[in-house]
Amino acid sequence: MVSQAVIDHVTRRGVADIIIRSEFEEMLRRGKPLRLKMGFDPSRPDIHLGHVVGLRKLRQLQELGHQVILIVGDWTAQIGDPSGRSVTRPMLTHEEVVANAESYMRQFFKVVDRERTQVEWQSQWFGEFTLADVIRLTSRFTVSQFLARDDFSKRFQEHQPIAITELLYPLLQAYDSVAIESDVEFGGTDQMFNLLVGRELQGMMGQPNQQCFLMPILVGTDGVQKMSKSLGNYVAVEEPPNDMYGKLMSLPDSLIVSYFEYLTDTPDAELTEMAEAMQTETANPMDFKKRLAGELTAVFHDPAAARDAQAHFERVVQRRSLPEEMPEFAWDAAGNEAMTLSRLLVSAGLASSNAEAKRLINQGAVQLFRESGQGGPLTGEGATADLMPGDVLRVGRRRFIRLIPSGNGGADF
RNA sequence: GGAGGGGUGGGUGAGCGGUUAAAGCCACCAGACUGUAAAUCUGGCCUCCGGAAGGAGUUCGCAGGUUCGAAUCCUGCCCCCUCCA
Repeated sequence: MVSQAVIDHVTRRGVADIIIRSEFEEMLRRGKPLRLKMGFDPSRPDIHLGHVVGLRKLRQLQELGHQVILIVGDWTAQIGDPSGRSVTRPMLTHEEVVANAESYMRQFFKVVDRERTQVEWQSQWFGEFTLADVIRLTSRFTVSQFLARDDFSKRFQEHQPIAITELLYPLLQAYDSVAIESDVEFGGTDQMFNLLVGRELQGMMGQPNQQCFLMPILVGTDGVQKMSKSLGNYVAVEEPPNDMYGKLMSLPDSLIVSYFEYLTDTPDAELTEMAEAMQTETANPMDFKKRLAGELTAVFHDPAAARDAQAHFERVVQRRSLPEEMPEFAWDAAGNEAMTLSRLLVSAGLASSNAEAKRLINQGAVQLFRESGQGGPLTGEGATADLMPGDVLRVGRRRFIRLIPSGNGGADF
């Protein structure tokens, strides 16, 4: 028998809504293993923290003995993005789909238990779908039903295009639920419509209706929009430790508690304390953020990496010292008289073009650090003449290179 | 089948013969401030040459044309959208 406390934790924290909540809770109480459906689009194989909110729920339910069915949407991936922006994305080859699926799963199983996961490819059932099947499927729904969906109705009213295939997308996704006989489907709140179509279709086809488990949308590091790769405000699961830690430190204070809530097991009571402490300014939000960044880095890497990332952050960002490790660039002043500073920056990858490099130089963004303690801003193109191996160049806040002997540059070698 | 609207720099979106490398906004980069928070201020934001002043080259769906001069006009082509049927 599952305790009410556990049920509450699973169904309340980090959950936007469950349709129908009472039924779902009853299923948990009964304890019979449930089939938890989670689909993914193999044209987007990257998992970021926004996705992790849901993956953690899957994990929690696995701990209670339930089974995850991961659906590789190799078929729906071909009909484009239902959000409409890029309908003409190129179809993926089978090889690409396979590669993306592998990459996705590598990330997926950082959170979800592989042992209690069954992977199904959509093509298993859609591969042999005939036109007759498609027509039978489409005949069950009406246009106005689909126009009820927020996204569609808005675009329809604004005379924005809606491709027919986009209408097909929810149907195919719904059929997935029938094919695997899911008990619960997981998705973000923006997926609600699709999940509900699945629920309905199951009923029409004589199956019990799946429950819809809706995850909240995680706000991205910009503090405004939902976390998404295309908006560049995301923290990827495979982010290197320093970047993961750093990105989390750049979160607006207002998101700290919700990140703890959605992405960690920090007890609710502590969350409340944290919120109060920040409210009353008895604690520095930065300390909570460090804890958050450290915990998450430890989860996706390991505790040692998290410690190192914190040390790196404190050193490079807070104290503005040099990082312990940085890319190296072979350099010798001798024989390189024609190498201006801007060219050097471009060759070393610190600037994307000569013009860009010059702008940076003019803006005082280029700093020299030297062992002896000398150094300072480099303001002229001719500065390269004085550079020597061992020198470190910094551009902006976080781009560094260390000069090393070029090995074959000196004539007196 | 018919009518109309449109394709401009990462995104929006002005421009509608010269003063336009192309307004404004967003995003982004750098500097100041700082807790790589928020807010704010400043500068920048096609490429190449130049220390700079400045110069050159490529850009406004594609290809031609008119013109001293075209993102802006003309012709053809490609693509997108809306409405009516």
